[in-house]
Amino acid sequence: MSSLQPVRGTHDLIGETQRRHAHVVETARRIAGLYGFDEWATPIFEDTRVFARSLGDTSDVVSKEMYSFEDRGGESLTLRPEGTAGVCRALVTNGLTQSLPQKIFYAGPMFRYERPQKGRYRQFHQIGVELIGAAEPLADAETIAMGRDILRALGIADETVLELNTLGDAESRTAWRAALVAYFTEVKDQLSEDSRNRLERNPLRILDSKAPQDRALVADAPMIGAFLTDDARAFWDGLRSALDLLGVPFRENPGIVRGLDYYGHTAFEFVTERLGAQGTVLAGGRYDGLVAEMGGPRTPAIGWAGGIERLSMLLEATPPAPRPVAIVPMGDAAGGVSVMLLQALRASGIRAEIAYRGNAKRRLERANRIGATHAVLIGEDEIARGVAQVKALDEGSQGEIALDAVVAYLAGAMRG
RNA sequence: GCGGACGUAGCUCAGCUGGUAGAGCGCCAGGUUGUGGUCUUGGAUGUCGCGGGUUCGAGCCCCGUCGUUCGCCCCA
Repeated sequence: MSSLQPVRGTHDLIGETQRRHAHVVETARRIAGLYGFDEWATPIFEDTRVFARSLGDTSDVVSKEMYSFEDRGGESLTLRPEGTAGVCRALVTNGLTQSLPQKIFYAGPMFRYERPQKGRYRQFHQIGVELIGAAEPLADAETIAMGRDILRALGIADETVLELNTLGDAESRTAWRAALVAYFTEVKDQLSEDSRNRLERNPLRILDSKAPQDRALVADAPMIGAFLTDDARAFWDGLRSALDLLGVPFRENPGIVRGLDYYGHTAFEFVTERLGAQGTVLAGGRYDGLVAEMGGPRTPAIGWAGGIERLSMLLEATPPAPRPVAIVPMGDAAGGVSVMLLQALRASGIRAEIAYRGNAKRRLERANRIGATHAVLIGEDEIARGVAQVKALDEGSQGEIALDAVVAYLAGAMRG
């Protein structure tokens, strides 16, 4: 490899790709605002311990899938693989555990050292929200409803299904997990090789195994419902009725699980069939134990994150590029007037460009290529008479406008 | 980390059983020395991903490598 290429799993956001990307972020930011969420921007890298703590002892992920490095002071730093840990750290270090609840929206790049796949990159981008400091199921329901509203505003709500599950509280989960391990151990020799490994490391993951021979066994496996404590059941009931009130349809899926201990109660994913094996588009859950892991008090919290690349791919249409007005000076004498008009247009909020060189033909070609709505042609003759030729490029019609009326005329034309 | 497919012009792709590389689009210039988008005439463009091997000769065959892609593992 002699020529310079982007690093594996990274990509440039240019043109239509960037407009789709920006549309997702802007839409999410706007809807999050309606729910009272404020945007936070936390660092793109953190002390490695911030993420290591959020991952508990799943040491594979820590060592193999994070972009970690030592800085010159010998400190281990890591490019953030997700947003929640950094937000929780920021909550604690800024003393905001004293002013709860906090409702946070964020958007930005994340980094995971993985094999790239469709919509899954080493540097990718997420939008996400965290509602920290509310233990009521209404908080979960609102957070989920906000996700649904964003998908709806993006025009992709119909392509996705909300799958919902409860993981119960710690007591429920411990009992359930023990029952699962007992069940799968009994049928161990019928499990796929992968799932036999999962039985040791992360038995809940067997529930979302893709192997056909596992699917049959999973169907008869013990489900969390039978192990819920009264409190956990009340929470689960409260969540579902709040979602009904908010008008958010869902499908219960007992296979939705989370591997880490600080997760409890709500777990959900908005999934689509349009992206192959990478069908989860926005996912989250309740993580009442994480803030404490960051050194704060035990604090209830719920949140989700969504991959911008995947959301972008689902967008029906690319948002249109903005259309400027093009100034076309003809001859040297027109230069000064043209530049002054150019700035006057910008000052009144109109996107305006000038071609730097070429004759009228070249500059009009350029105006056409950048999608200009109008070309303003100014030559010696026009200057002498105090006018400009204003050409509507879609229609091809052209008219003479007094120089000092051009800005007002175009402002009116832009409004339609 | 594992398996399959793919890599030829800026883009999308063609290229026969191995015989000195093509199309469309785009780009540039002319038809119009003050008028784009349509039309028309002409033009340029490639280390055939990279490295090695087989061969008189490799875009084509073999090996390696990098990248892309689909799936597995993982999914905070």
